Amino acid sequence: MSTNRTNKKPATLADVARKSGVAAMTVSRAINNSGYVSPEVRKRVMAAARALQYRPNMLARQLKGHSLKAIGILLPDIANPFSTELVSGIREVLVPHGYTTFIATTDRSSEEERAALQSFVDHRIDGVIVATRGTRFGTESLQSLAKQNIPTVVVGRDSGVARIDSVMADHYQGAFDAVTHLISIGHRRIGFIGIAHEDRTSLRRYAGYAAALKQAGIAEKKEYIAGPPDAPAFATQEDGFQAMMQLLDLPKPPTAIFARNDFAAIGALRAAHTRGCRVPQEIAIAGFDNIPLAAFTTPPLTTVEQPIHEQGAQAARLLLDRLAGTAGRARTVVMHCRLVPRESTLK
Amino acid sequence: MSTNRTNKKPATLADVARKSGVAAMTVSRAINNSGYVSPEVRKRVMAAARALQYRPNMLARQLKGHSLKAIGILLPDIANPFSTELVSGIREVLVPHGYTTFIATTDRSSEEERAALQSFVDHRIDGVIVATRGTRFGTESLQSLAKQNIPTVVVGRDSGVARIDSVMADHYQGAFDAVTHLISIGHRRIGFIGIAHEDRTSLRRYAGYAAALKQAGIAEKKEYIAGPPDAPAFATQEDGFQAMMQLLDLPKPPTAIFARNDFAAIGALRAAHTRGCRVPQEIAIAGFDNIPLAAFTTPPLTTVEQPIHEQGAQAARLLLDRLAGTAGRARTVVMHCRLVPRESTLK
DNA sequence: CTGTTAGCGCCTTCAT
DNA sequence: ATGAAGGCGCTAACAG
Repeated sequence: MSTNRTNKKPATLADVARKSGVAAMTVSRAINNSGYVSPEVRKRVMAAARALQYRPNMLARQLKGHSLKAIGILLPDIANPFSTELVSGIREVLVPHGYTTFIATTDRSSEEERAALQSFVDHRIDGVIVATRGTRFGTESLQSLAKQNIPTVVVGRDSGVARIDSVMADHYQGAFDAVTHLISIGHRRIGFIGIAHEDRTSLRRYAGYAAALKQAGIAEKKEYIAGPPDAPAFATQEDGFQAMMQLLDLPKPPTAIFARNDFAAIGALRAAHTRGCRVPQEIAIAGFDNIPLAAFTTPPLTTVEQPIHEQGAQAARLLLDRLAGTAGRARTVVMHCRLVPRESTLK
Repeated sequence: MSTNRTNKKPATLADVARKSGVAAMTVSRAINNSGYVSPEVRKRVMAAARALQYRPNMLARQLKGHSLKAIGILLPDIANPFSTELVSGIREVLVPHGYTTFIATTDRSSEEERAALQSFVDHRIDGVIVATRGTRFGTESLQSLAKQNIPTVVVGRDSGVARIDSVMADHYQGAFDAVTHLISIGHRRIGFIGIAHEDRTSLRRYAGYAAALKQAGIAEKKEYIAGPPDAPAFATQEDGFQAMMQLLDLPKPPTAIFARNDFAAIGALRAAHTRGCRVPQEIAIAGFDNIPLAAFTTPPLTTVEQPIHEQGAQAARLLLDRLAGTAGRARTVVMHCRLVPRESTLK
């Protein structure tokens, strides 16, 4: 009755050593396949370890200067389909190299971002991949990481910090292509949904929209821009709905809409249907991101696909370079976006 | 030039002690507000700590038997809106108690689940909340957690293991209500989409469907059940689309569909539109989960809402009990689901 | 091949 | 109010 299987404290190296009648060091060697251990002793040790349910204490290991082989991923939230694909791409590269990944989310709050990053550092992760939206606060956090020499890669925007790599998709080009597509099928009155007019310049997707109009000799119209006034960081289906309603109320509403993202586009779609406005016959709608549901809306949504999985994989590769100490100054990788035409903008 | 700001190794307690001319112990006391430290010394220590960018090494702390105040959350994937809400509910409770949360995902693979759980344990998290789908493998992992005395709470299903609490929503009741609703507006031929006929019994949502039919004196029909044959764990929009196509090919197709989740329902919606079949006039469709986009489909989708945020919060509270050692035998909390009628099943 | 010693960064305990 | 010693679990470096 003395050996209780459900013991409080996990077994240690010393416990295993005692049980198998060797020194702790020998157990360490056997467990880690380092140095010489006679086959016979190794077998005995392994048996004892299994019996005791021994698991090495990684944290103690870390104290001796060993890496935990863990990397942290900082995400704005996890609802976004973007996040899954990104994580999947990251893990595809990192896991074969023996790294574990931990995810922390920030609920889009700078304060939480700071705390999460700190928490990663406290837990001595080896590196960080940051995919939150850029804020001044966020940049400060990145600087702090850089100062602590923690390998970091930013996804989705420029890091704005020396020694921190970034991976992003060319949203400008994607938006340009989408709007050029709308123009090519005959539209001249094209609205932009998902950001307030006063915040528009911070958005590369807007810049692409504006450039496409300009190239076609179409003047930008302030009243064709609609979005949530105080939340420039994102746009939801509700935002898209409101914005579309607003545009449809105009005396001369647009005949085509480019939405900042698919969620906003889906909100716009709903607004159009609510007003009895047929898509694409009376109004064409295009989105951005190609979320999985975009192919299943009514009608299926024209959108722009960005290579999310590949961005994750690329970020992971850059991080591996940094971890190996191979990398020099900051690199920026920009990936191409692809227009996915569907029925919502059918000619 | 001797003090380089971007030093390799993080500052330690000893570094701060040296810089402020006191013993390491005093620094520890100052940093942790434990024991007596004169205000003057405290100020000096804090200044040195800041200058050195000192951060306590939590991992070393843990070695002395201290908790890291971190809990792990195991998710099947992170695309699901379910996941965000759940995490938000969990954090709402845990963060005020000083806990950090880390998320790991399993890509729906048992092997990854095992590895992720192991990784949590290796990093000495204080407790785990598991929200993956039940598999035999998964249950084994849970048993292993229980054996190691790691406080654990399961969300979304019965843990099947002693000393492990669970929180779930009453999917049976939710499905029952949804199907009863379909019957009440006159439907008798009601299909179920999202699972293959041979896997149906494992699904509480199916049981609720069957019970509602039975209560109304309607016989179950094998050919009205359609779903992916080899992936009973989930159903996507693609699965819903395929299944709906199949049902619409029947000589006498159903007049109403209850889909296992909103993704499948959205796939079904698309299939109906593709076939020129009007919803809800020719066929009614209901889903399950009330994902944010469900209110924005065409037509807006009738669905069943489960209190996800609250399930997360509840799970966190149960976990806190376990962490405090307050809790005794396993508890199971079941929450009510609510029917959300929208236009896709309008009379 | 195996054992001993020492120390990673921190905190508990016991002095001072 | 502060300091010194010792040890948490592990492994590098050096014996045997």
